[in-house]
Amino acid sequence: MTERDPYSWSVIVGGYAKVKDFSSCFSMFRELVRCGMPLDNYTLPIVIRACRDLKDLQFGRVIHCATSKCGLDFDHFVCASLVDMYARCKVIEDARQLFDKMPRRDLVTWTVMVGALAECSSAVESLTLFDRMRVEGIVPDKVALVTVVYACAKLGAMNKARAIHDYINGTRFCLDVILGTAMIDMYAKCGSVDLAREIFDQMQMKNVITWSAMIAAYGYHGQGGKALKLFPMMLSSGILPNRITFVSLLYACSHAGLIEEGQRFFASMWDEYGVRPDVKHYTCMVDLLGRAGRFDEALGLIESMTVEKDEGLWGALLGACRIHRRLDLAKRVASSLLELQPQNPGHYVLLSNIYANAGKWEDMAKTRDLMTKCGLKKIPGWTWIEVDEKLYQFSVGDKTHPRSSEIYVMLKRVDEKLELAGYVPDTNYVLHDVDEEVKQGLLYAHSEKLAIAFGLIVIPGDTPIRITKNLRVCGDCHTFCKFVSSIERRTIILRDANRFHHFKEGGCSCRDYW
DNA sequence: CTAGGGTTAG
Repeated sequence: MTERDPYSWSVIVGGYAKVKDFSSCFSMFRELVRCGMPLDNYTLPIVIRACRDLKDLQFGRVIHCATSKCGLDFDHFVCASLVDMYARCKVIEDARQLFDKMPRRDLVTWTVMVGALAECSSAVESLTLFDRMRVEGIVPDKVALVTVVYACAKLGAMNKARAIHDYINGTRFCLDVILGTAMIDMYAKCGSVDLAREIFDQMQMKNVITWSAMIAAYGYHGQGGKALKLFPMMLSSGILPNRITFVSLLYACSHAGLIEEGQRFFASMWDEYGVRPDVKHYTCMVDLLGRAGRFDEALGLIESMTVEKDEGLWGALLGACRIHRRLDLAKRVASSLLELQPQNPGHYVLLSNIYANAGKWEDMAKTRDLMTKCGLKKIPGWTWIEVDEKLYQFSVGDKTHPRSSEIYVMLKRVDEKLELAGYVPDTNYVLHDVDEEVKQGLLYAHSEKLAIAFGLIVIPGDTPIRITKNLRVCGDCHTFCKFVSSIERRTIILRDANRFHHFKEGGCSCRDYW
């Protein structure tokens, strides 16, 4: 062929993109430009999607500029693919700007934007956009529903989740394997592993992702036994486990203290199922052994590893040092950890807490100084609570809520009752260098406590109080929740950055093993 | 002739 028309070009460029040979795709595109071919709205989305897949923001922007020059930037397909590209490259503002300027938005573009918001910035905005889409008369299809289900999972908002579920039931879409799996994940991450299981049981078709999602759900809800029970069921239904299935199983074992079981899975994953352990599996094992205080075995395992060690692995060991107050080891582990990832404030906070727990105030101060020197700040803690499908967000000492004064009155009342019952605030968890009285004040108004106080006011007694936190729950708030669950006779379901805590009758589902 | 979807560690 000597003369190529725009369609032939797009077929060639697209062909390379389809088989993920992006360098050939890009060089064909460059040749097209060199030949003086006009840019068209068939080829451009293909190349823009290639930038998306490679997360090549730089070239993506170059193409965006080029499309503006030839007046194609408002073409529907070009624009939609640019929004998607910006979203995947995590420049959500650029994606949103473009989206807002689009003269015509169809279902696919809405879906891209809803998904992008859920992933990058706020899941709240994502759900708001989904509502707006429906107001504008766009009817969601299955893919759009999966996306909004994913946003609900991210957000952990149970009432929203139920509303979406009702909506899906109303549409009479069948629960296909992807939608069903997304809904399992949604209910589990909204705090109800039982509702997740109901969906699971309803599904006709299940694949390895479905089974893994269910196993993982039991794991992070602290129900290791149920997670393990699913494994033989999965095998007998003819599904083979993959890497993620084993991460989920091992994680479930470590969070339920099932040490022998975990060791057996770890040994069998390669021998019996041909799944080679990677660093994440080792991390689960270090976590499992470390939590049990079996440091020699954990260190031996790390030494025997042939795969590359990462910050998660050292982080798991450091976490174990905190539980068992292994100060000596913590120092060594932290230096490996901070060498690998000096920019993560969480590591400094953890180390500082370890020192604080041991009363090593000087070391604690040094850690904090080091953190400041690196230009890092502790990530502020936030807690969300959902009331009637509306989300309320609290930060420490927050007074922005319209019913703030009521909330503080409730908190004071509860605190007095708790102290009578023997609750002592543990100020070790306050990182700030302030005196004891101020520390107590800060601790007193931790975001999760404010959210719980609000929940006690507005949520009926027979309904669990569900809250979500962006960080790990602090030890004092964990104790506080246990006391509230017995004294106020309330179930509290707390989702923190790592797992769920179900507080009931003075105890927690994590068995204080977090 | 074009597009958007689900699971995992600390």
